[in-house]
Amino acid sequence: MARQSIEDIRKIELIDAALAVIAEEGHDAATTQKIAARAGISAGIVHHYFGDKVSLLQASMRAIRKPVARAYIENLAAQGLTATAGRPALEACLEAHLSPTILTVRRAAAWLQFTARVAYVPGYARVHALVRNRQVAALTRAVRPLVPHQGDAVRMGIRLAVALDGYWMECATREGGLTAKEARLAIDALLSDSVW
Amino acid sequence: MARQSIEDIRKIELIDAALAVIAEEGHDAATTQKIAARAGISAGIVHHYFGDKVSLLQASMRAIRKPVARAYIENLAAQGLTATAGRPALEACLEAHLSPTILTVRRAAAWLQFTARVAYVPGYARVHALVRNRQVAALTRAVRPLVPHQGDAVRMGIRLAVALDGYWMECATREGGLTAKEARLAIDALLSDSVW
DNA sequence: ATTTATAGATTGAATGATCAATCAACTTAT
DNA sequence: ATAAGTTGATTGATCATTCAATCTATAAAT
Repeated sequence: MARQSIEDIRKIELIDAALAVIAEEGHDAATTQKIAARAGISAGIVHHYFGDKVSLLQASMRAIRKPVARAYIENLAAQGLTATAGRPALEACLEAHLSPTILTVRRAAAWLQFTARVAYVPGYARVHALVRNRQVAALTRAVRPLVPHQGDAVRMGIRLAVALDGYWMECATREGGLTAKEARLAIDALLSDSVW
Repeated sequence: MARQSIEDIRKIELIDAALAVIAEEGHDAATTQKIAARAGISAGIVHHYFGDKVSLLQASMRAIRKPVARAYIENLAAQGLTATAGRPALEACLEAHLSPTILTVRRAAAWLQFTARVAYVPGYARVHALVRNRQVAALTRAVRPLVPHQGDAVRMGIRLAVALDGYWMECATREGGLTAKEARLAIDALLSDSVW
């Protein structure tokens, strides 16, 4: 690992603090003052390194989803897979979204804060669209060999993405009310071939 | 219909204006000034009739869900049903949540604004919990005769509620990207008996 | 080795804008 | 004449952002 510059360290500290404050008190309460205080530094630093508040929060959005992408890759590697199509790849992708180490209340709560503002903050919309497109693409690719018609793959990819979003939101609003196992069962039902 | 008092009229005007502003510009931008201006009245009226801002917005939350409950009842009546259990009742409930006249971008967008703040605004949490409990109860009741074991009914009720929430959120964040028909297909897949 | 120069890092007060809520004054209807 | 409805200025608080000033670390120069 390359030595981190002060700038990299401060940015990470601010991102961590931003996510903590947003998850605990909500996006509305996440002022630059509060975020900086949480990170143990002055409020001016936010603008020194990020320029403005939205840029910090865009970086925070990416930080939320990074572990999902990493888990997907790790899950593939753990199975010795190189292919990103087929059942095992789909399994790896779903697990990356629902594993209890990834889908935490904190992460889900913070992500919901941003998702709700996508229609009103262009900066959030850009990051959200990027994440969503990659997610649907991965699911569609994985599912393609499993469905009879080409068009079905995209529809199923979106369907799975919506279901995953639903469980992320559920996790954010009802702590402990739902197990990862039940989420997996519900999503497996979606994959039931009775509807093709 | 009983004659409406001025108070009732003003309250409805403010609720409509609040939902319009929230859906169009987001909850953060929905100031009392802006809401009152949208309703064509003074800002002071909000506090005269609702006491504070949160109370107005709680009433707005209930107004969002009212048409869903009404549609459910109407759908039951249209089929000449009195029973709220079984396939036809389930059909009536799902349709009430997904019909294009009910699930509009505007309604879904406003609902998402409130849902995202449930963990941080106690007043919102109360209304949200009430709505959610009724929703899960209706789904569970409808599904009970269709599942082999008692416990499965509640699990399936929650599963359906999560799926419906997912499609409401999808509707709020991706206009036109998803048809009601596709949503119904996905939810029908959830009901596939292959998983019981 | 010590001093000096320079750039980067950090602070916190100041600015200007915005907000919910209050309230005294005014208008309308009964 | 009384009550209900309505207004909009005011208050006190909070916010993102700016900025001048201070601090720190590294490297060049002596």
